[in-house]
Amino acid sequence: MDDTDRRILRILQADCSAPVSEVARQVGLSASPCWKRINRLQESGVIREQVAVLEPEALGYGLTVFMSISTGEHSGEWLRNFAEFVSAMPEVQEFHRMAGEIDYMLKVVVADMKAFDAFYKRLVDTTPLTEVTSRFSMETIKQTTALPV
Amino acid sequence: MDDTDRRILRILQADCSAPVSEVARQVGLSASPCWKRINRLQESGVIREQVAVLEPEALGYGLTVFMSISTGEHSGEWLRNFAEFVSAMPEVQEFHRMAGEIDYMLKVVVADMKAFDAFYKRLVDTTPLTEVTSRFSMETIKQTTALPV
DNA sequence: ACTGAAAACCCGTTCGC
DNA sequence: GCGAACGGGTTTTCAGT
Repeated sequence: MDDTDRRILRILQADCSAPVSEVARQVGLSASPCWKRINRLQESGVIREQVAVLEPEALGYGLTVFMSISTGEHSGEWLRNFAEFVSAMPEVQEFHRMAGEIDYMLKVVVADMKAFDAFYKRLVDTTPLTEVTSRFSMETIKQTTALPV
Repeated sequence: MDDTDRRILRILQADCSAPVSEVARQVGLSASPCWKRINRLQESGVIREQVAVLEPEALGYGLTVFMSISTGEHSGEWLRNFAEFVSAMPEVQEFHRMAGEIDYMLKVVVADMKAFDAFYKRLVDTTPLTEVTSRFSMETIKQTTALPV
């Protein structure tokens, strides 16, 4: 993992649809060694996946919500079930177990407030949660999956 | 935007490296009409971008932090400058303007607590913030960019 | 207008150097 | 890491529905 690899990653993080030859040109390599490097980065798991990022607005997903959740239960079995249940909800884009007072943090994307209400009910009806705080995004100023390599 | 388009989007959200012919096979189309649909979805902006998603751990980014920020200032000019300054920080993966008591929400990815401290200082030194709360992720249970199309 | 088959071209991949 | 060569995928065209 040298500097050339990092430059390749920087390019692919921004756009992975470019031909290998173009990536090679940008890092000052010919196509085949560049391809080998990309391949190695994939095999070794540094590149986790290549995905299409969609425009939420274009598909009617207008509301992003961050939810802070505290649970009463903390037994291993209960937490495993909770993790599985929440992970299976397609509206959940991020799901973190947190340090400190808040147990979990969710990022949820839904069509509108009505859809969020439905999601909220589905969540709280099936699981006894001590505290749930929902914070609503008015405007997404920045949104990226790129790491500062 | 019919059901076939949505099925195509579902596939590309999970993996955009698959050949068009393979996507076509999965939705029961031949390659060229499928390619045309994908092309249209790109042109119309439904597909925003195609990116490589990297593995943070593999690159030494071990700490994810959610920050809730309230600012004292609320003048248009100040907010524009603040938005630009924060957006330019590469550690910031998400940056939302929020409704309610909290003004902004950040998702920050850094190497470790020391790196976060440096980031924190850089943030608060350059901007007068009324309140900053940092919440630390212990475990990322789910992380996706996929929308429930 | 959209589909599917075929053809041309370009890219990804593998080789020897 | 380079350059050439092979195989396959992408992209376009065209006729048919």
